Amino acid sequence: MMNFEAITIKDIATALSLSVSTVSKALSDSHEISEKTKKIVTEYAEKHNYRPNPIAKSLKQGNSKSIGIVVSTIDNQFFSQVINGIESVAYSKGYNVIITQTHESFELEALNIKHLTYRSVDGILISLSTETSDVEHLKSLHKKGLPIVFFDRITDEIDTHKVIADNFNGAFEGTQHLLNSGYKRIAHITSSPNISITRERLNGYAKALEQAGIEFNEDYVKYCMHGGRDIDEVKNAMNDLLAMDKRPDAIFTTSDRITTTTLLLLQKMKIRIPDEMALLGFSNTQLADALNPPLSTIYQPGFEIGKNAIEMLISIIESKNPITEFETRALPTQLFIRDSSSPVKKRSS
Amino acid sequence: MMNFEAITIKDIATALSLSVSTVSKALSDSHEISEKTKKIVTEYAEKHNYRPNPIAKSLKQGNSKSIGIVVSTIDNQFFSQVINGIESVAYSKGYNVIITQTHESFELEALNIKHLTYRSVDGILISLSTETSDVEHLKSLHKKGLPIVFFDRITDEIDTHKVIADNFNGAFEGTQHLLNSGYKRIAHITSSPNISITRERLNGYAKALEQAGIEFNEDYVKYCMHGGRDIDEVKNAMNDLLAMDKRPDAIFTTSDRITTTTLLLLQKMKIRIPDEMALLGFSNTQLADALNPPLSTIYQPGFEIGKNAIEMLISIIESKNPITEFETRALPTQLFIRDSSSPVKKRSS
DNA sequence: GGAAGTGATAAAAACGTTACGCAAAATATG
DNA sequence: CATATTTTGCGTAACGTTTTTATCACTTCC
Repeated sequence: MMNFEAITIKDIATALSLSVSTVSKALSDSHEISEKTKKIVTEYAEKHNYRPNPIAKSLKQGNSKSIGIVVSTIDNQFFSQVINGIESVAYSKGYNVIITQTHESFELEALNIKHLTYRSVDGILISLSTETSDVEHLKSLHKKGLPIVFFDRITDEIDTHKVIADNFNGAFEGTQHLLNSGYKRIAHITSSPNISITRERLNGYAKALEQAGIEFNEDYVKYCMHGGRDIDEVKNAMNDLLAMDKRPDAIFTTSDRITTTTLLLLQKMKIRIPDEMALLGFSNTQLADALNPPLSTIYQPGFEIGKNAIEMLISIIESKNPITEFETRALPTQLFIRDSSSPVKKRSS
Repeated sequence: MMNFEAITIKDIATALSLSVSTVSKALSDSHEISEKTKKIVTEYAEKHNYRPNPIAKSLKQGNSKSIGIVVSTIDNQFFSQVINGIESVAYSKGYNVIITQTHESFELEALNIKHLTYRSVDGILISLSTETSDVEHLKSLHKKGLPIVFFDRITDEIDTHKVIADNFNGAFEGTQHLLNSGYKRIAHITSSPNISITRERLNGYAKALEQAGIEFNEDYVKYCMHGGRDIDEVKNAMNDLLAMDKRPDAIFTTSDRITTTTLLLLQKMKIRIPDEMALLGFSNTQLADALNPPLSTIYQPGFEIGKNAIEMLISIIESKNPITEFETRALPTQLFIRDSSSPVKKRSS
């Protein structure tokens, strides 16, 4: 049932009364085989549409030509763009990808990684789940020689290639934009403090405040432990903020889900954007322009992140000698200013 | 480098001074092996965390425990939900999935399918590209015994299991809703006539008009040959409609991309929705409520479609005797009425 | 007490490749 | 012309499984 054209090297060998080894070498264009024989073999192979069985090849060569991807969920503009970038490269280099989802669960993440190694992938591309603070499960695999490249949500504890958006700068510029637009009390609804992007973005946010001479107020920062997976996380954050004495006049959000959920909640509460509350957030949605109001966003180059990550991973996999110099690439974000962060109008505050 | 725990049956055999065959049989709980030996073997295997090498197994058994998915693009709410559904089942049944994208190109579709067979997938789940009118490439594979299940965009020419949303009814109800809301001249911007969903939805649309005693007007139907992949497709359709003598007062769109692009264009042209033009379309976006105005949508059960499709595919793959009775499941859509199709106000028309 | 049966294990072949080590033929060298 | 060298091809083992067939030591039976 396997391959549906199912002609093997053996078939070619018997048909041409050659040995399997000769055919194999002829097909791989070995110098040990005469041009004449090579021609006969390749022509026959061509004619009968011979395809080497990738599974036999894998078994023999000890690689699977497949790589594992671990993301929180595929149902997310950012991650699907990343995967798009990964596939664009992987496919052309003869790798296929196995996608797994953590749904922001540490347990699922560990399980997925285990499954991927059972599947004997040649390497792993991973963006950690919000629940993950301990990376022992990855560390031990990495030590045993499994190539790993981190993207988006990375860890300091494992020394390998990493690709991220320039979260610090993205957050910095975004916050600065809000400040320049006249907002004074900027809240920050963000993801779990476990993950790197949360820290990086928080730092960018804090830096912008500092530079503007505004004191950082911990009460203005709200964490969603599952990155907004559950709507109540965002709701609670919002309610806390709205109940404050000095209610914020702008919210800066991280992650697609948190950003859009915040928008939905503000609308539902009939809080006018941006008059009562400005909104700016990380998001890769193509619908930003069509939202009410058009949403100011910080866009991450998802496709490029994926492309870089897979290229780095393949370079590790295919490198002859072990790599010792590792790189962390930070790709620039883009700030799209739309109506949800329009300059503050003169009004009694 | 393969598996990183890399203990094989052979290792167990030598360690316990048994033969490989005995170990293999003991692990598969064969009656030929004594309980005592079985226990020794399984305990040793457990302790040393033995995992059978899936590649060797595949080679021997002639299956790959992987299935191929072909969709137009992963970067689309509907398809990512479908894939989510597929993965949820596939993973638990020991299959992994290889995702490929056609980007609405016939050529890429054929290429992807070829690659998937080279990868010797055990079966294929496919939603045809908008360019595809000829399915010979699939037909021949299917004849040779490759299990295929179609979803979303299906074909009559191949007799196998299929899963779709109930497009006819979805379109029928949607159009009926527009009619009930007082709209008289309902245009329809849809995808390529090549694909099944276009016909099914057109029929639903036409039926609703007929039932309301409104004549079907071919000029009100505009096709986007690549399902709105290129923004100009939609723009041209819109311009044609707006230039008509009897300009439509509502647009009914198919597919996520066409729906959202239409919304964006209407906004850009400052055409008030729904006052000047109502809008209702197929879309799985979670942001419908947050759009301007909140967008009336017909939602397809993407996750369920994926789940059904993979279940059917696995049933074909694992069935002992060839299947002759095939089924086409149509899963109900859901109509979400929001502001973009509010009832017509009394006004001079 | 030898044939036949049974239970437990081992050996060998196979899946489709690749690669190492040889052997035979062709060619070069002195 | 004998010997070395290269060219070209073949045989075989190996990757880690599963499966078919063989082996061996006991029982059991008439």
